[in-house]
Amino acid sequence: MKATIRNVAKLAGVAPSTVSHYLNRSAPLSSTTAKNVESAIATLNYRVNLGARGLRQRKTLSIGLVMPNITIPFFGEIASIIENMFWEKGYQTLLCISERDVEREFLQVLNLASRQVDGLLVAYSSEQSKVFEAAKTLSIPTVFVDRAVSGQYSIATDNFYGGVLAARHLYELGHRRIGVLCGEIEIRNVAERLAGFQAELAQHGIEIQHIVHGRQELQFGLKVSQLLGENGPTAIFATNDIVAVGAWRTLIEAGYRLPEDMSVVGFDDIEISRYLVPPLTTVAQPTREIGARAVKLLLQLIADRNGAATPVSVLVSPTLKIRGSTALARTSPGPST
Amino acid sequence: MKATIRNVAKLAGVAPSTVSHYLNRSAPLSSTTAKNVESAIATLNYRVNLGARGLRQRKTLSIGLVMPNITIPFFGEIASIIENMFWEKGYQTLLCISERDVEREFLQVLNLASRQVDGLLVAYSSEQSKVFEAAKTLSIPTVFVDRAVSGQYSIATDNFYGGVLAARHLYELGHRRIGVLCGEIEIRNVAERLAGFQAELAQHGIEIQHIVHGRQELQFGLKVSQLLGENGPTAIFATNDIVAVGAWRTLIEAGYRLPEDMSVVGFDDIEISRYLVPPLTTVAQPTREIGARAVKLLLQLIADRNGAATPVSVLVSPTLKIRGSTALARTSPGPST
DNA sequence: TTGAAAGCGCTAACAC
DNA sequence: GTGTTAGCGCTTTCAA
Repeated sequence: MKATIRNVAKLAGVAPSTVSHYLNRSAPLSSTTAKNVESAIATLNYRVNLGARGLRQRKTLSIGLVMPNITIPFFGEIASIIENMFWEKGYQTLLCISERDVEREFLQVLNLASRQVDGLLVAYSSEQSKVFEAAKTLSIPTVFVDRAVSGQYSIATDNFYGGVLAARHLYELGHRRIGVLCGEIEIRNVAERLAGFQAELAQHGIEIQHIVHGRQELQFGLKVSQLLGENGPTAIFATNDIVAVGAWRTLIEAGYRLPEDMSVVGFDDIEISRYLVPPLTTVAQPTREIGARAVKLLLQLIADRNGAATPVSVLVSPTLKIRGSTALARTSPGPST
Repeated sequence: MKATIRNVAKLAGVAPSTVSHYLNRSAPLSSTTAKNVESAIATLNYRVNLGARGLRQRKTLSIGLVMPNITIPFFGEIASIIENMFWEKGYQTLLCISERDVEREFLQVLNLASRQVDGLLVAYSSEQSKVFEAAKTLSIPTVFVDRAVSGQYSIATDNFYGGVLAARHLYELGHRRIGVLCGEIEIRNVAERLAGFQAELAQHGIEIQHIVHGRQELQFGLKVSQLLGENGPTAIFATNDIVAVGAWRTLIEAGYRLPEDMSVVGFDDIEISRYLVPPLTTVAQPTREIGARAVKLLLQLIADRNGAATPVSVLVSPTLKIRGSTALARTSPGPST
C-alpha cells in the first residue's frame, strides 16, 4: 500500500481532504479523527509529496542558486550563507555551478525556471551573460549577487570603494611607487577595483608604476616577479587575496622580507590571509552581509510578487583589514641583503 | 494565455499528447504538425513544467546532496565535482548543508525524500547521525561519500592507509621523535588516520612522542607550540592541511626553519598547501575520484532500482605528495639559532 | 467538523 | 501520425 494521502485517508476512514487539513492545520479536526489520521500516517510511514503539492499550490518553496564556482572561498561562503538562511525559512536550494560558461549558465537558469523555483539568486559569469534577458522574460523574482546589474535587483560589494581604501592605505604609508597585479579586466568587479585604486592615487597625483594582467588565481600571483627590479615598486596591490598569496610566496622566495622590503595588499579577506606570516592586509568583502541581504531581498520579492517596485542595486561597502603585510615605505626598494 | 502544454496544443490545433510527443520525441510527427507545434511553443514562450512531469513520471531527475559544510576546501571540491557531473547527466542537485547538526541533517534527508529526489549523496556529520536508518526506510538509492558506512553503499578515502603513508615517509627520513596534531577523534576519518599512523610507527617500534587534540580547523594548528621544547619532536603530523597550515605558521613565527628544523606532514592536499613556503608535504585525498565514483555508483543504483545487489564500501587510496616541508631528521631538535 | 469533486500540468496507454 | 482518456498526489472551494 503506497503512502499517499488517499491511502492514509482510506486507512483512517476519512476523506483525503481531511488528511490534508490535518497536515496543513487548515481546518480544526475532532480529536478522534486527528488521532486516526495520525496513526494511519504512522503505520503507512507517510510523507507528503512536495512535488505534487508544489504543482497544486504553484509554489515550490525552492530557490535556484547559480554561481560560477563554489571552490573559490568567497563564493563558497556566499553559497553557504544563502543555503543556510533559506533552509531556516523552509526553502530548498537548487544549486547550479556555471563554471563561467555563458551557455551553461543560461541553460541552468531556464532549467531552474522549468523546475518552478520561487526565486533565483545569480552570480553571473560575465558581462556577456544571457541571463539578464532570461531573468526578465521568465518573470521570476531574481536577485543578482556579487555583481551590480542595472535595471535589476542586485547586491554587490562596492568594489570601487574597496580599491580606494587600498590605495589610500598605501599612500598614507608613504608608498609612491606602486605595482598592481590585476585579474581579468573583463570582470566588472576587477575593473572597478582597479578604477577605484587608480582614482584614489590620481587624487594625489600618483600613477600606477607598473601593472601586470592575468587571471584571478594563485598561479598568476607568481608573476609578481615581473614587477620587481631596479627602482621597482615598494608596494603591491593584488585584485584578490589568492593572487596576493601567490605574490607573497614569490616575494618570500626571492628573499624579500614582508613588510619591510615590500608592502602587499589583497582583496577579499579569505581565511588563509589571516594566517600567512605576516598576515595579509586586505580589503574585506562584506560576505555575510551580501548573502544575508540577498536572501532577505529575494524573500521579500517572493512575498509580494505583484508589487512592481523599481529594482535597486545595493552596493555594500567593504572594509580595510590592516594586518602585517603593509608598513611604512622605505626609500630604497628590493631586498635589503 | 498561460504557457501550458494544453494551450500550446490549442494554439497549434493539435492534441496535448501530440505536443508531448514533440517534446519528448516519443513518436514521429508529420513535418507540418511539428512546425505548428514549434511555432506555438515559440509564441507562448512555453517551457515544460518539470514539477508536473516529475509527478507523472515518478522521477524528478534530481538528486539530494547533503554535506556538513562546503567552505572547507575538501567538501567544496567534492560538492563541485558532484554538481558538475550530475548536471552533465541532466540531473539537478538539491544542496543541503547540515553544519554537522545531527537533527538538521536528518530533517534534510526527509525533506529531500519528500521532494522525490531520485537519489541521495550524503557526507554524514557524525557517527550518531540518524540518516543511516532513514536512508534504509526511505528506500531511495543512497551513496555515502567521504565516510565508510557498513551495510550501505559508500565511497571514502582509505584514511588508515593515508596515515600509514605519512608515518612511513617520516620514518624513512629518519624521524623518531614525532608529534601529532589530531582533530576530533570522534570523527571516524580522523581516528583512522591516526590509527594508520600509529600502526605504521609501531611496525618500527616507535611510539608517538606527544599528541595534542583539538578541532579540525586552522586555529588548532597554532597549538603546535605545546609540542615543542627540549627534546621535542623533529617531525609533526597534522590530521589535516588546515591544521598543518596553522602549525606551520606558529613554527615560522617561533623561528623554526622548515624543513631543516622541523618536518611537517598534512592530510588532504588543499590548494594552498602547494603554495606555502616551503610547500607542504601531504597525503592527498583522491577527491576527484571519490566524487566521480560516487556519482557513477548512484547513477547506476538509480538505473537498476530493482537490482537488490549487496551494498559495497569502496575505499580509495590516497597518495603521498612529497614537497618541501619534510626533510631528513637532524639529531638536535628546535631552531638552530 | 468533514467530504465530494475538480484540477494543477504533464505523460502514457490505447484507440483510431 | 494523432487524439482521447485517465491519473500521478496533492489542495481547495464548496456544500453538507
